[in-house]
Amino acid sequence: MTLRVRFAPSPTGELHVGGARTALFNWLWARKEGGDLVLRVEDTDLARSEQRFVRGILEALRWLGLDWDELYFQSERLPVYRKYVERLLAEGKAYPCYCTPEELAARRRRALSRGEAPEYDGHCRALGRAEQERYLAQGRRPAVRFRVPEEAKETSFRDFLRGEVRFRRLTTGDFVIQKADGTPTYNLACVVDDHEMGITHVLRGEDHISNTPKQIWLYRALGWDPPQFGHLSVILGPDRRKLSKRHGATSVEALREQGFLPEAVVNHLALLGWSPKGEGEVFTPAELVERFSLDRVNLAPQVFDLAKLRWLNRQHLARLSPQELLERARPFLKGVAGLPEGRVARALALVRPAVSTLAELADHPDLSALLRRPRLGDEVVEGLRGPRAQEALRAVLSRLEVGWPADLRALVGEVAGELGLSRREVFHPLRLALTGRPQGPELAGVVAVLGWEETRARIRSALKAVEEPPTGG
RNA sequence: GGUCCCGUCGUCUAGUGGCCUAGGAUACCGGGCUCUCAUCCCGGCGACAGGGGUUCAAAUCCCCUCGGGACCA
Repeated sequence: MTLRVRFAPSPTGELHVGGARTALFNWLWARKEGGDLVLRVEDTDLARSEQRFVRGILEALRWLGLDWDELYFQSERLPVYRKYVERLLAEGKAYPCYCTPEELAARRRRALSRGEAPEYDGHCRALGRAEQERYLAQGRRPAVRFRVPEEAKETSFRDFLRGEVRFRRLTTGDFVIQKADGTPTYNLACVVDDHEMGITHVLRGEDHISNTPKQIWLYRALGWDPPQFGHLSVILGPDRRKLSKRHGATSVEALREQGFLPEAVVNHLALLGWSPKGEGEVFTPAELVERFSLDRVNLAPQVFDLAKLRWLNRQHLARLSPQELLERARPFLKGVAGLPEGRVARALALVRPAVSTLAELADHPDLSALLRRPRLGDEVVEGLRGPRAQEALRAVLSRLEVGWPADLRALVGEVAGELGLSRREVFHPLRLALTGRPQGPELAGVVAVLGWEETRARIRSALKAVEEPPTGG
């Protein structure tokens, strides 16, 4: 039997890193084993689901490179769930419940105050026809509850990641499988779909462990064999609390906007709760697929570590050719229209070691200094005012007029020797003249990006600025 | 409150009874390279939650405690 796994997000928000990690592990597993990945959008909760989140989640998965083999929307399958609820009703394995949310809440509070478990008390478990008629006449619309069998007091299953998980009792009593508005609850829809879609292994987050026994009893009531279950840990914020908006960039979309590469995000997520067998930590998605195996999954909850992601992003950034780097950076670049692409690409590659993300690259002052002739600030002009600095610039310029230097370092060395200056005393004013900044990429690279014309033009223009009287004192 | 899961450097992890004076990565600190910043290279700091067992031998197996988390409400 081929492996069939699924990822089942609810479109109630953006795809966050925890969900993305679950999706990734399912994807890695399916691709590794040559199985199928089913994407199922769990959008039956009409009140909380939004179309823009559906689009956002699909887009985020695509951006990460996590492709799927089949796509379903639960909102399009409502009649299917209805059919099975009817069946359970007909077989007496479920019953209508007319209790209102207010009544339930009140009884729950009472149970708690008596120190009892706040389970459903079975109020509607054995309603006669007359009572039902009376409730209906009052205008009540029933929900449907699953009649939890007596033997369900104890449930256990073999989690393929954790081993035997045993529940001493179900803590909810008869649970709702269809809400009063006729839509199925999570547990019912999930069981029906996993069965109908032929899912062999359910690999999901730890937050679903306590749903599993309920689902197992639903499988049994419907006469189906449950799939295998495996539960991953959850991902926590730096304060060791469940990751949420408070922790900043927690959605894939936000990471993308911050200029992280999808392959770096995938790499980092893969390393969160899984470790490769041999050496190394920097892997492409294809390499991850090749190495992935479930027996190296770690079950302790993980803290999402932005610093490590930043480092991984640098590593993946460093592997890009200048042309690829340009393509990736393009959405972040501002004001580069009309500039020769080759030059932009080389400038990006030159500034790359200074940044961790594409956004930082696009915003880096060294980059704009390369792409547009900088306006020299007073401080810079002041720095060039010393006679030795101007002397050095003139000497460099005159050598440049002769021809394009094969080796800038050698040229600077000659100038320094001639004028009795240190190499630094020549490089520094040259850097100020060329970029308007006291630090930045190595100058040979800067000159290579600027080209002969522009290099000389910038030196001339700097000398001119220094010769003019200081502005405004 | 009930049920369940999980505890190795700050963080991600290796480790499946002897190879562990616990290895790697990141972060941080220091040094080197160098025209500067960054990259890069080298070094340093830093952990088996605690207590009992089992065993010749425990991070590893068992029990208890503590801690963290999740779910149900």
